[in-house]
Amino acid sequence: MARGKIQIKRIENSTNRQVTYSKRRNGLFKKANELTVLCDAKVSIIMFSSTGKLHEFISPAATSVTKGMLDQYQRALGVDIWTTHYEKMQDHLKKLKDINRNLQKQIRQRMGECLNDLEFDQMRALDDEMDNAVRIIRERKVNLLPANEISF
Amino acid sequence: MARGKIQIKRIENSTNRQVTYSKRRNGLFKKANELTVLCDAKVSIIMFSSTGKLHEFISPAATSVTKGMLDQYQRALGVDIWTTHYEKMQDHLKKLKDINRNLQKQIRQRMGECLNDLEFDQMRALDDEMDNAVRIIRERKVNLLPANEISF
DNA sequence: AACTATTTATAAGA
DNA sequence: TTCTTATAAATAGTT
Repeated sequence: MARGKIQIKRIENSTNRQVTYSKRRNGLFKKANELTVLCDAKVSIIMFSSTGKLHEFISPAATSVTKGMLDQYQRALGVDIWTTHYEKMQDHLKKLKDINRNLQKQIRQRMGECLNDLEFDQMRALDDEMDNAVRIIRERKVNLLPANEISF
Repeated sequence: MARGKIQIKRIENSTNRQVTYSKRRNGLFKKANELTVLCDAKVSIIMFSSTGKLHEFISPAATSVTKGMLDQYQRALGVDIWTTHYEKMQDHLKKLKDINRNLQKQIRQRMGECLNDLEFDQMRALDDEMDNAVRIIRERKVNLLPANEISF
């Protein structure tokens, strides 16, 4: 755009490409900043050079940083993947933890621990259940005995 | 930048602001596209007008769409929030589910079910454990009895 | 990193 | 919104 028109196509010379990248990146960011200020807009630019280097522009006027802009982006797309998914997973995790806690407690009670917060009726029910279970287990155990062994 | 220099400050007239936003947005995207082609770079621009409308530019050269660029962005920042977090949560969920399954099985065994895959030794250990637990529970139950009641 | 001839972007007006 | 155009700004090639 100066000292001669150029074709918009990949610059083959690597050094020239880098230089142009740097110059035009500055130009782009300057324009983005002006747009931000003039039009009260939020602009986020994320770019990678051909060598994989990251450069970004986040409009100062934006009330939040990139994360916020990405959230807004996702909301605008109606695909608030992160929040929805995240919240669902957290819910799921919480429920599983609660269930686990409860199961652990049940097991401890069946091992004769943590009996303090059981009412008498619950205790009796547990006793009956365990009695019954012990009978079943003993029976099965006997059935499992090798025929040539006697064990008690 | 033409027909008179302007100050880079918020355009108060709302119509003018919109018009300038639209014009400069086009300019910005054109520059972004040129940069993409000339320098073999990946560029992603996400912007919101003052009225909250979304506009975006994704470089055609980018091998992937925005999600991919955001991933690359996050990797470049060393804060691959989404992937890391997501994978960790999935791991966590899986572990909790496994634990859950196991706990459920233990309880069922302590209730006299699902005894088929227990070896004899395990069965005997379970029997002993349960016997012991039943004794403890029975003891506690008796202690819980109201003094003026007789119960068996 | 600076310079500058040119090209490009764009403000204001239509 | 789109076109026009005088002018400001960006920048390609050079130093």
